[in-house]
Amino acid sequence: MNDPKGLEAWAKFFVASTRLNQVMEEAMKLEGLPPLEVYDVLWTLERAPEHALRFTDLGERVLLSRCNVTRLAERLENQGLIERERCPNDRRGVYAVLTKEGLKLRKDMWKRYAGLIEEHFSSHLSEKEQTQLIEIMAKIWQEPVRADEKNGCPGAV
Amino acid sequence: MNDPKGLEAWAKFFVASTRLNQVMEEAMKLEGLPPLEVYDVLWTLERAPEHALRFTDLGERVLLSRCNVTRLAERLENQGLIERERCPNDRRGVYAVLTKEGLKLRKDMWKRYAGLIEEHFSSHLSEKEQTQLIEIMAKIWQEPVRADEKNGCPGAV
DNA sequence: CTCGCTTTGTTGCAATTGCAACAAATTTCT
DNA sequence: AGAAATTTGTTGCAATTGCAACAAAGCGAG
Repeated sequence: MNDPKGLEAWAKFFVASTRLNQVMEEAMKLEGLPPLEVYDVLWTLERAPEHALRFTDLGERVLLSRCNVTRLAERLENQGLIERERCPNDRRGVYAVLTKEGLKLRKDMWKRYAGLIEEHFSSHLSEKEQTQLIEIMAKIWQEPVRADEKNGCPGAV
Repeated sequence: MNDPKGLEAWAKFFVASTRLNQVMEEAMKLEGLPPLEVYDVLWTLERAPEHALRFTDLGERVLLSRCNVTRLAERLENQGLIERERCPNDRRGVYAVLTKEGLKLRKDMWKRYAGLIEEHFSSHLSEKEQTQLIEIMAKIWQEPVRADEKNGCPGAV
């Protein structure tokens, strides 16, 4: 407690992350692309086995729009980006499945998103700084490891 | 472009900042404290000269809840946290002024908020890492300097 | 001075969110 | 097996947000 440097670090971290998100969100909208929240869902599904996840799992893994998965899914379904599929084992369960259109949209969004990341983020940092940042982030947050989940570059939300 | 380490850094940065905010937001709510969005506004006003800002300026400086300042102010006014005051020079303008209650709430929130920052953030980082993070954040985002704005530790969101 | 142009804040409306209640299906415990 | 507890997704409702239209007040050029 009473740790000026730690608090300053938090403040800068908080401001930078918030502002950068705002900048990117705005840029995406400006080009008629959906909000990053949509990207988040599509990319989460894409990494899952069979491109499918139970609603509950989707809700846990997604970063933005945590609650009310039902309605979020409903909207994405109306846009043809995902489909619902009843769960064979568990008659309560519903799968959200990525469609071809959803996959395509994710890739299209990534074209622009990657550029924004480069422009507003990566290009300002040396490789050493990028490494430092990765290490620091690992210390303040470890996302749970999920055996079934692919991860990789293209669409690192 | 095609910069795997830069993209990984962004992904980790994005995830960590989002999750940490969720954790803190949840913890604040659990203790019956208002959302950080309220803290943001109160602290922004507190740093301003006379603890007052035009609605437009408030909208620009605040991090969260960027738009619809009118209604945000309306809610805070109902809770007695701020007051409105007509602008003497410009008859269109309205000032949002921090009240005693607003000031007190900001301080009360800070008591808990500071603890959360320590617990979930600072305590995981060495002083050297904190310095590195501050430097890195400065490279990816510089908040505009405003001559009239105080800044300092206690309530560094 | 006065006609357009900009800035500032308000308002209505539709979309989205947060919350809590709910029903159906499954699991646990005895 | 059967009752109780838990999990899962849906739904209704109130609060909040995002967007765009709007009116009032200031500003600037002729």
